[in-house]
Amino acid sequence: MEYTVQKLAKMAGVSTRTLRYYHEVGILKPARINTTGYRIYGPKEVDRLQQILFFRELGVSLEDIKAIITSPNFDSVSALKDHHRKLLEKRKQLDLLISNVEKTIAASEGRIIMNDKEKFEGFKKMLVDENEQKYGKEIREKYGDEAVEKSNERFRNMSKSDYEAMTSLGVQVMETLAEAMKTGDPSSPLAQKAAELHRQWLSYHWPEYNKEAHANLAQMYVDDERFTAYYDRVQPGATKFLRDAIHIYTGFKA
Amino acid sequence: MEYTVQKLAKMAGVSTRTLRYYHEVGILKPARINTTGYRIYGPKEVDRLQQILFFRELGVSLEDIKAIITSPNFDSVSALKDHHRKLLEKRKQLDLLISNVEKTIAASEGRIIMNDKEKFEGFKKMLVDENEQKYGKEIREKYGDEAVEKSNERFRNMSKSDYEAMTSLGVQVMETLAEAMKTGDPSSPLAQKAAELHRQWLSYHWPEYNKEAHANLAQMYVDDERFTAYYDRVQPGATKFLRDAIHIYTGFKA
DNA sequence: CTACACCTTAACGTAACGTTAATGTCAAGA
DNA sequence: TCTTGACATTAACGTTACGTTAAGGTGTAG
Repeated sequence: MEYTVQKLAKMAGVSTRTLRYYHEVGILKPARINTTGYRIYGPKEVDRLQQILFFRELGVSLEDIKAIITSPNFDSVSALKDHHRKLLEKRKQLDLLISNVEKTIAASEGRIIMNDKEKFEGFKKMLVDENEQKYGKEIREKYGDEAVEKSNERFRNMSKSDYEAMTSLGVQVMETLAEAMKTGDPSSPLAQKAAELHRQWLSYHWPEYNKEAHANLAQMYVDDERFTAYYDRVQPGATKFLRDAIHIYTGFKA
Repeated sequence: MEYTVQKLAKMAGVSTRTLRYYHEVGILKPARINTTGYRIYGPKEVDRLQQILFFRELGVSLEDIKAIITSPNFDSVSALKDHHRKLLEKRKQLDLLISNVEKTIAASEGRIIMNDKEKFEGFKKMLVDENEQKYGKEIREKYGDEAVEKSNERFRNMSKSDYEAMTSLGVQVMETLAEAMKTGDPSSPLAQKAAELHRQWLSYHWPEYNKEAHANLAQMYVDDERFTAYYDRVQPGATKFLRDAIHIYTGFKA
C-alpha cells in the first residue's frame, strides 16, 4: 500500500504538518516523491512511523528517537532506562512543586502559617499541641482517651512525606468539595469523591476506619461551629453538604 | 537601596537576561532609567521580583503571573487552586508515562510479554499461577504453607495501582543495582539504596518484613540458579553483589 | 591613559510543531 | 472542456522563557 501525507496522517493520528516536519528533520523520509512533488509513503515508512510514535508516547525527544532508530545496534533498553531515570527525577520535582503549592494554598486560607523550612519539625509538634488544646477535650469525651492518644502518637510519628500526603489530601478535600457543591447533589460522583477523599484523609488520624464513626464525625462537624466555620470557608453550607455526602457514602446517618 | 541589573540579579539568583526580559514583557519595570540608559531598581521592584519568582517556582507561566500581580483584586488563591489541578493532572500523566516505560523495559528484558491492555487482569492471575508452579514448592519448604498462601492472596488482591507500584520498584531495583555495581562496594550508598528498594519491593510479597528472612532470601538468590540468572542479567555477579548489600543492610548473614 | 568590569540594544537559537499564505494538482460533475 | 473542491506543495512566522553571541558605550581604579 502507498499513502499520501494525509492518508498516512489520518491513519496514524498525526497532522500532515508533523509528517512534513519529520521529513524535514530527516527522521522519516517518504519512500519516494512523485513527478508532481507529492510525498509517497510505503509500508516500511508506516512501520517506522509507528516506532517513532511509540517512543514519542514515552516522551522521548525526536533527537533521541532518531538516534535510537537510525543506529542499527543502538541499545534501546538502556536508552529507556536513562529516560526512566529522567522521568523519576521529573516526578520528584513535580511532587515537590505540588506540595509547595498546597502549602501555599493552606497558608493563604489561614489554616497554617509557615515559611521557614527549618521550622517544619517544630510546626508539626505545634499542631499536635494546638489540636490537643483546642479540641482534645471534646474528642476525648466522644471517642475516649485512647483514641486521642493514638491519634496524637500517629501524628508525632508521621514522616515528613506522610505529613505532606496528608496536607495534600486536606487541600484536595476542600477543592473537590467546592467543585461538588456546584452540582448541588451530595450523591453526585464529585460529592462522593469528596467523601472518599475525606475518608482517606481521616485514615491519617484514626487508627482504624469505621463507617459509622465517619458518619458521626460528619454530623459533629455540623454541630460544632468551629468545624462548621472551617468547612464553610469553601462556601456557606459546605459543611452540611459534606455531611450529607458522607452519610450517603457510608450508608449511615448520625 | 538601589540596584543595577547585575546587583539585583545576583541577589535574586537570576540572570541579567531574565531581568531585561521581564522589563521587555512589562512584568517588572525598573524604578527608573539613569542618564546613560542603565536600569535602576528600587526596593519596590525587589519585592515584586520576589513575588514573581515565588510564583515562577510554583510553575506558573509568566503570563499568568502578570495577571496575578498586576490585577489588584486578583484571586490568587483560586488561581493557585487552578494551577494545583493542572499539576495533579500532569502528575497523573507522568505516572502513566513512567509505568508505560517500565512495562516496556520489563518486556524488553523478557520478564513479561505484554501488549494488550485488556489482558492485564488475566496477566496478573497468570503470574500468580506461574509463580506458584515454579517456586511454590521451594518457598513452601522454606517458609511454610501459610506464607505462600498469604503471598498469593495479597497478590491477587492487589489493585492495579499496587501492581504498577510493585513493577516500578522491580525496575528500580535492577537499575539501582546496575549503577551500584560500578562502585564495586556493597556498602556504598547506592548499593544500600538497592537493598532498601528490594526491601520495599518485598513488602508487596511478604505479610511482614523481617531482616533475618530478608538476609536468608538474598542467600537463596545466590544458591538458586534461576534467581541468579534473573539478577545476573544486570551483570555477572550482580546476585552476589545484591546479597552482600542486603547482608550489610540487614546486619544479618545467612 | 589604559584596563577591565559593567552596561546597553539587537537578533538569532531553542522543540516540535500550529498556523496562515500563496500556489500548484487531481478527480469528478456540468 | 471548464469549473469546483479537496488535496498537495514550500515558505515563513508564532509559540515559551530565556541563553547566547555581537557590537558597542560607561565607570572607575591604577
